[in-house]
Amino acid sequence: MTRNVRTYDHFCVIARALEDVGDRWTLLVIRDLLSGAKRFTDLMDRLGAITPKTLTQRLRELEDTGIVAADRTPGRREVWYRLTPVGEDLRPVIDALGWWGLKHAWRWPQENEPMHAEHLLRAVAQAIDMVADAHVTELWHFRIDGADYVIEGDGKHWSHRAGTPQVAADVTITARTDALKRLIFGESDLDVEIEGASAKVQRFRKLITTLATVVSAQETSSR
Amino acid sequence: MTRNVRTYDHFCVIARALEDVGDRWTLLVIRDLLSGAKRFTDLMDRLGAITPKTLTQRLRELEDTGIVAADRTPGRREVWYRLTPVGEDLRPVIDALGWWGLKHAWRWPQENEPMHAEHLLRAVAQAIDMVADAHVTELWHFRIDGADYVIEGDGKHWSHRAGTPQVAADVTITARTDALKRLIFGESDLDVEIEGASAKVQRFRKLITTLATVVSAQETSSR
DNA sequence: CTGGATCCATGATGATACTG
DNA sequence: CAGTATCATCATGGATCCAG
Repeated sequence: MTRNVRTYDHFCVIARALEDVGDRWTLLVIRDLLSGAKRFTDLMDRLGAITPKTLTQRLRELEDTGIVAADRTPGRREVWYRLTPVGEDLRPVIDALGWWGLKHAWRWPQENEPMHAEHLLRAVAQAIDMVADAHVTELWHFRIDGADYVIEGDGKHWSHRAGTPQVAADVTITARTDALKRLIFGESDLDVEIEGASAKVQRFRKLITTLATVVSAQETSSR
Repeated sequence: MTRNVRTYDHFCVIARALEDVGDRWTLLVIRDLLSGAKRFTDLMDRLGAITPKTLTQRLRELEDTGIVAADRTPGRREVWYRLTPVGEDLRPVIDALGWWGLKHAWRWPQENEPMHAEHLLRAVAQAIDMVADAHVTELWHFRIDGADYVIEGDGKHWSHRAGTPQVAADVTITARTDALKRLIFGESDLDVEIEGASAKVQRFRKLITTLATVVSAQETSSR
């Protein structure tokens, strides 16, 4: 196993941090683990063009630095990768990158660009949080292609995660990724099942297109 | 000029952001520009092991994405690189990395590891800000090897920047980098000139070793 | 001196295929 | 499911050189 040992050799906190998480793909692995533990193939799915060799290398490095832990159940082949508390502490970094990315680096999807529901929902949560005059407590349960996700506003911030809700959801949305995409982009609500009390559903419908709104507003002004 | 055009092709705000700033060295260039505009050679000094080719390439990319602007005064060869407002918006990303780096990725300097006063002062400001029960308004003026820096607490946060203070400093410190290092590490105050009102100097002396304290506390517990 | 450019070496990553 | 293996390519490192 060739291990990436490139350093910066600066006596600097930023450089030290980037030696641990600054390699190509590394922060994207952390992004995907922040929403919940994943298996090797789950990560491959979400990371798209990464090669298994590179993913293996990144996971080993992250284990070495104590950012990721691998849960290997004896007798089973399945390995679940999860963030340690040290890794969880990278959430502010990812959030800051997401804020900047949404504000300055957004582009509408290219033709045939792979799109994962989890990343789409992250962008939605980030957009709502960014504009948020939406200081409400609300929990949305998404069931997309058989996987469960939650977007949640706690009255101060909006966040997302993978998995089923711990408490009853205000709104439950069932759809396939492409139908969800059309809903979020404000194109149509075909093939999207939305369940919940009428007022809650109404607020959901209002907020779910925040991402499209934010992006449209920027497209007119930025590069 | 070979331009790095690697993308991730995810429909994801984090991936979009990292396509702009995720390349090796890029965030370190931004780190150094966040404390003030710099010339090519100023950046070379601070970045240490970067090659001029790579720095040129990074600066061009950052200009392309609108993160950096190059001020070329007609008739003069000097080029000053500075962050645009888009680039300034990356401050939360650098701050988050610094926070994590100080908390989890710190190491004492290696033998002969290059050390730049600007990075050392960043770490000091970050450390004071992190532990800060120090909610005071205070301005320290550092004169290190002929260059000026400011560390400032505004009552809520502590930050640093290059340049001279706009208002009168509470404490003025004059030293060479290695003497400053020894002061910060709590080893000695030899060859460090500290001027200011007695109470202010006392507080300075108390706070300046925060970095050493924070680090020592972690060394005993972490990797 | 500043602000690079050029050349070559090497190592990290990408592409594709295969395996316990 | 969780990787390995092999080969190709491209980004980066290291050194040197140069023009205004």
